Amino acid sequence: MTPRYDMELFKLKAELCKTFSDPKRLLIINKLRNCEKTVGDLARSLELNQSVVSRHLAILRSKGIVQPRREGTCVSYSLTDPKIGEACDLVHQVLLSQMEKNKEMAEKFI
Amino acid sequence: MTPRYDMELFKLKAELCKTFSDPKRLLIINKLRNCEKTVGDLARSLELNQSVVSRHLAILRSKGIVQPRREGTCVSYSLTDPKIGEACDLVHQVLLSQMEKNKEMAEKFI
DNA sequence: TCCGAATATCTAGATATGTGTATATAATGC
DNA sequence: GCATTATATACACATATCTAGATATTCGGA
Repeated sequence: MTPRYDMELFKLKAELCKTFSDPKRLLIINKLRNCEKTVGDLARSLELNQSVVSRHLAILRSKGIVQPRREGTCVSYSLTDPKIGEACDLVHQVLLSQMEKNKEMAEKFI
Repeated sequence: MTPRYDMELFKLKAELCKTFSDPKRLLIINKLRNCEKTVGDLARSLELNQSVVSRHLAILRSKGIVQPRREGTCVSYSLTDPKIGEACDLVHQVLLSQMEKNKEMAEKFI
């Protein structure tokens, strides 16, 4: 009872979620929330290898999450849509809600 | 400039996202939005192997996304929080927004 | 055109994830 | 206790993902 087109839609959604399922990518997105940053800026401020940052940016770029802007030898990245920042906020909320729930659960057994 | 506790928080967020990054898990969550379902129900309606459904439910259970309720030999699962359904809606919206953007982008080159 | 700086990509290896098959566990009725 | 049904898990294998390090590419300036 699950037509193939349904499965295809859910595959797309899953892929989108997968894009957000790496802590370093989330850190990068967080850094880009207010202003664009160069690859080097990100690597330095997050204390990550340059190739790691570049690779994650490539993944985010391929999914349309960030966009590059070249300026000389530097490439600055920014979020393509403020909604992405909001989505991260929701993840934050759900996480808090879960932690709260776990806390309640824990208290039940004290 | 990224304290360890920050990294830990983002790891948790990433894990939460990872939980939603499998199409079959999203299908299962979708099925559970309105009413609880047994493992067998899900396997039949989604045309998935029983062990596959059971394993995905175990993952969702371990992350506090679904909760089991035993009734005889059957185990019915339901979402622990309606917010989870809403989160899926947001994923849907972001996906649509992305598709819209891709469409605009495509039109620019026609 | 050659050099250096910034970024992107390639490679190999470690780890993680998802699957089907088979088996284990749990609950029920006899 | 035994058989049956429903669910959970173990195992083996294939595939995907992430990383560091090396190399390639791109750009601006001498």
